[in-house]
Amino acid sequence: MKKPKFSQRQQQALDLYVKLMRAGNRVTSSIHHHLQHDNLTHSQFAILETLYHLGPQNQSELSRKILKSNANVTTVVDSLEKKHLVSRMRSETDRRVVKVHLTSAGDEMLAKIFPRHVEVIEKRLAILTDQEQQQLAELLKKLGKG
Amino acid sequence: MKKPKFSQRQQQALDLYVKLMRAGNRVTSSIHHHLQHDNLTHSQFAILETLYHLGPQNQSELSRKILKSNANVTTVVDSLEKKHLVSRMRSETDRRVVKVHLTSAGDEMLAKIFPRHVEVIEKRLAILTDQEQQQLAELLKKLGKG
DNA sequence: ATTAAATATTTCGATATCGAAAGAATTGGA
DNA sequence: TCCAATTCTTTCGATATCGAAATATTTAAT
Repeated sequence: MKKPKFSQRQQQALDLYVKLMRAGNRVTSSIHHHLQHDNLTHSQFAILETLYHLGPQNQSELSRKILKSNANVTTVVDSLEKKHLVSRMRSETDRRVVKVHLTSAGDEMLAKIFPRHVEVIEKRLAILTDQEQQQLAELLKKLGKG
Repeated sequence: MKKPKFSQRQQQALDLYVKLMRAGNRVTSSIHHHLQHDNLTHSQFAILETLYHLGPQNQSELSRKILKSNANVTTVVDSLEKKHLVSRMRSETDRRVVKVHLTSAGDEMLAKIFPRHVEVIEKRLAILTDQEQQQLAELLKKLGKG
């Protein structure tokens, strides 16, 4: 039975950290459910969504946008390619670069799924009032920097 | 170029979701750094920490506490066992149950690492004032339910 | 007591995820 | 022009992570 003595401030930080992770987890798992319906993982969806809203992208750009390593993007794009939801094209102007495109099947899939995605998130976050959401957004924005 | 029309409220929920994930990611990666120092992953640390503070636990209890599947806990405990940081013991009273204990090496490791862990978190969250932290905790607590 | 349902763990097969190293192409100096 | 540093992607070897199925054991209900 250890009783490490931490300051009040440290204890508060620890608790806050746990709450942050827990809240993220909960929201994520609501989303997980609806994605599973279409046999998509989070990362697969994140890439499809980026392409859907921003058009064809390099893999490095995708990596930056979805906050995952380049190596990981390679893997996930592989799996999306196997499902014929995206295709790769080597850039003509810079032959190191691989541009990833949505196929028409990928585009249709996103068109179908995205509205539901938004709904799920909105419903899940509706636990908070409008004002609370704005407050939370402020705080998270600040915390997300640094 | 798609321009899906979402309500103001939906747009706000989407943005908030992104901020939540991003903040979690950032804090997590600070922690990742310090754990890497001792060749521990997050899940490995989470299990060690639980045992350190709460004493020997069933794997299912660990699963509930660290918010991961039973299958995953089996894997992570395997890896901790290989490092001789924990040991398994079949319960005498209920032979389905496997109790996981810290070894003395595991205990020493935690005693060394945990204070640093707290410091890292405290420093990272110090971006927010005391009052902001309390506010954030309230909001996340509410969001984490439901 | 016997069987059915519930619980704890492991195994299996996918996919995710990382860091490091390797390979290919481009760019910026000297 | 040529080489060194940089950039983009892939490969490799670990570990994480899940859901579903399989095992073993316990509990509950008849």
